[in-house]
Parts: sequence; structure tokens; C-alpha cells
Amino acid sequence: MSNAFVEKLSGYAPLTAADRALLAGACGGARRVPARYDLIREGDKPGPVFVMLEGWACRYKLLPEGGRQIMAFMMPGDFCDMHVAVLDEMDHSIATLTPARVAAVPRGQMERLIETNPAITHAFWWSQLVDEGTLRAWIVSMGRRGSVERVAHLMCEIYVRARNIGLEHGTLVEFPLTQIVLADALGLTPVHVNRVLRKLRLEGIMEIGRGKLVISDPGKLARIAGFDDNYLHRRIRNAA
Amino acid sequence: MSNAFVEKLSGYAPLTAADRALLAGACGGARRVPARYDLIREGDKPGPVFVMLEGWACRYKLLPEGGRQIMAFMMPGDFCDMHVAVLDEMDHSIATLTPARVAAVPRGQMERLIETNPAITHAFWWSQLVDEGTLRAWIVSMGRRGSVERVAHLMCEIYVRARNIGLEHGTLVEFPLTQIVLADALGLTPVHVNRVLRKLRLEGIMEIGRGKLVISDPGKLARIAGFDDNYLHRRIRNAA
DNA sequence: CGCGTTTTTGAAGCCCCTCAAGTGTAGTGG
DNA sequence: CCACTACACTTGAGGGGCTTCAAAAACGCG
Repeated sequence: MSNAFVEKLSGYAPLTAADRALLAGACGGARRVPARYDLIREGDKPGPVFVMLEGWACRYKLLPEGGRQIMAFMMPGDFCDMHVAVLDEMDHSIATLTPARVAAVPRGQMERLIETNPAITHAFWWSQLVDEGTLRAWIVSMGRRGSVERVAHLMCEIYVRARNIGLEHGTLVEFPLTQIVLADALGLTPVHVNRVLRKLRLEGIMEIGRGKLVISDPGKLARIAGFDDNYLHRRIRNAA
Repeated sequence: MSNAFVEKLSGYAPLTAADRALLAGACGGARRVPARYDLIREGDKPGPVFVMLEGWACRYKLLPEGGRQIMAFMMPGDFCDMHVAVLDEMDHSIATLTPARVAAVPRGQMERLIETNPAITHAFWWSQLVDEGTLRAWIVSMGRRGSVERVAHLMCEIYVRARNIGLEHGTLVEFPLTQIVLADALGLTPVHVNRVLRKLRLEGIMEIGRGKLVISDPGKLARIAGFDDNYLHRRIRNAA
């Protein structure tokens, strides 16, 4: 049976069979979690490292005025940073967006895994680098792109990430995000996200519906977004 | 003579005299650089780790339409992430904002330093954690805060960071950023930044001028910003 | 002093938000 | 099988915040 976590890291460094077994073993105690479930909340003391095996989650922060800002989407294979261990309290929350299977790896175990194995160390570095690049790309989007370009850019990012972990079936990709969630991530209102999606749909560029994303004209979408996927450092599938 | 890099890391972990000497030694070949000088550009192959000893710099990205988005400010003691080593090319640029003194530490040396010394490892983790928290805080600002709150929040962040590294003199803080630079960081236009600053000045909350920032009413500023400094994990000065 | 850059202010317009109402669409239980 | 409920989605109308364009004043540096 395949493990999304192992697969993801395998894309970042040539892991030996032993490495893969260690990583898979660390995910032993995975549990099922419903949608909209807070894995950890702002203010909590950091606990284990959460590894997404199935389903989607997000990091977010609630504002005093009631709004929510999503700062990152987590897909199968993604995990929350372990550096956060040194903190007294979390400065943001993490919640599932769909029903999910999540492994809670004790932090000490994860750190030992990383420290004792160079290939795993390398894979983790790379993974963290991608996460940081993604944060920076979001800042660029929020700061300098209009709503259409912004939506287009996020769709490109999600499409590439989903494709990398095998969530595609031909031209369409599994896409469980509501327009409300998109709005919370993009810094827009749900109403406006809806209008942007309509525009993109009427122009025959892309369409969201029934949990699927269909990009009919990827070239045009990427051009609108000004999308450059080098920050995702798309994994090199080495057929080892 | 004090070294901003050593001072910063000392705030994150109890470094021994030997640790401090190692870190200071790594900054041996520092050089002076004028303002508006690109230390490294998007597309370049990553080179050494840059450590700011004096002066300010920023990470930024240029957009095809001509705009610029600043994603982080770097102040004395800050350094660019070494993880970036695994990349083929930089996905953003770094430029000085003022005349600066910068050390270019060979990446191998920096990595050896980190790997061989637990206290230094810990200090680097912590530092990276703060950088990530800052990126997330910027995303929240750009996504969910209006222009006044956004300016106020950035001013709070810069004030705390500047104070932590001793750039304060009484109620004022050294502040070399132009309104154009602020606009590029905040996702606003220089014209609008100017109007926001006027408003804050007329209300007697804060004032920028002649390379100085004066916050007359820190409480009100923080309240406007919804500022919570826990993401900066302000260094604990242990009088060791 | 002279020149480039930054700061400042005004006027007009557009993008996105707010408010509001109505239409799907699943899931539940009678 | 349909009624009922809870969301999510969709569309319209109007307003406000930030931008764009333009030009003048102030600053800083050779």
C-alpha cells in the first residue's frame, strides 16, 4: 500500500528502501478525522508533527473582527513543520477541510529520523524550501495581482501540486475546496470569487464543480496568472 | 566590537564563548555594499549565505508588468536562508536598501557550523521559525487588513525588531525606508501610503521623517494593527 | 546651486466589497 | 418518495477604498 508521505519525500531525494520503511513506520498510528476538525489551535502548546495521508487541510488564523485568513493548503504527503517545537504556543491553527487520514508522529522520533539519515535530511530541507517559496508566492499574489490573476495563480499552484501526488484523472483534478474556502485563502469575498470563477468559466478557461477542477486551457490560465512553477521545484520522479 | 549576527543568535539560544567566536569568525570577510545593490538576483545560482552586519536589505520579486513586491525586510543580524542551497536557481532577489556591511559565508562552512554545534543548531531553528511566522503574518495583513491597519501592523513589527537589535534611541527608532519601499512591501501605492501616514500623523499616533520613526502612542498603534508580537518570539536577553 | 528623487496634495475612476434575495444541492427524517 | 433543513452557489444594485493620472513642493546630494 502506498504512503503519500513517503512518496512525496521520495520525490525530493533518492531514499533507500530502509529510509522508506522508517518513514512509513513513523506513520503507524494514523487515524481518521472528519472535515472541519482542528488538529491544533492557535495558543495550544505544539504537540506531534501532523502528516497528511489522505484528505486536505489548511493553516489559518482567525481575526478579532471575525474574518479568517488561510495561509497554506496541505495535501496528502504534506506535514506541519517540526521547527515549531521550540515555541511555547502555536501562532496559527491547522484544520482539515475534508475527511482525512492523519498521522501524529512524536516530534522526538521525527527529529531523530531526520538527524540520523542524510537522505531524509535532504528531503526535509527541500520540502521546507518549497513551503517557504509557496508562502512568498502567496505574498506576491496578494500584494500585486488583481482578483482574476490571483484566482488563476492559486488554481495553477493547486493543479501542479495535485498532479504531482497523483490526484489527476486525465484533464481533471480532485478539488474539494468551496468558494468560501478559496475566498479565505485569496483575501477576497466569496461573492467576488464566484464572479471571477464565472468569468473564467464563460471564457472557456477552467471550471470548478462537483469536487473537480477542469482546466480546459492551461496555457491561457498560466498566462493570466503569470505562473512560474519554479518555486514548487516539481519533484523529479526518478524511476528507482 | 559587537557583531549583529552573533548578538541575534545569542538571543535565541545560550551560546558559549566558543560558539560566539565561531560565528564571529565566519563573518570575517565582510564587505561594504552601497544602497540599492542586488546581492543576488532571481535566476542566479544560489551562492554563499549572506549575513547583514549593518544596514537594511529586502527580498523582492519583480513582476512582468513592472511592479515590485517586497516579501521580507532584513535588518542587522538577519541572514538569508541556507536551505536555498538545494535549488538550481533563486526564485527571488535580495537587494540592499541602505549602504550596508555584508558577510558572505560559504555555505559549506555555515552548514558545518550548524551541524556540529547543538546550541547553534537550536538558534538557527528558532530564527527560521521567526522568519516563517513573519511571512505568515504578512499574508494575514495583505489578505484581511485595510490600508491603515496594514501600515500600522508593519510599523509595529519593524519597531519591535529594531528595538530588539538596539536601533532605538529613546522613543524613536532608526528607519531608513522610503514610502515607495513601504508601498512595495505593503501591496499599496506610494500615494496611498502617503495618505495613510498623514492620517496617523495627524491623529498623533506615529510619525516618519528624516530617517527616524517616532511612535507617540504605541498602545493605539498596536490596537489599530491588531498586533500580537508572539510570532516574533522576542528574544530573551539572558544576562549570561 | 542644480538636479534627481521623494513627498505631498487634488481629482476622477475602477475594482472589489457590502447588502440582499433567490436558486441549487446534499443529507435527514417522516 | 417527498418534505425539510442547512449550506453553498449565484446574481443584482449600490457604495467605498484604493488606484491612476497629474503636478507642485520639499528634500538630499553632488
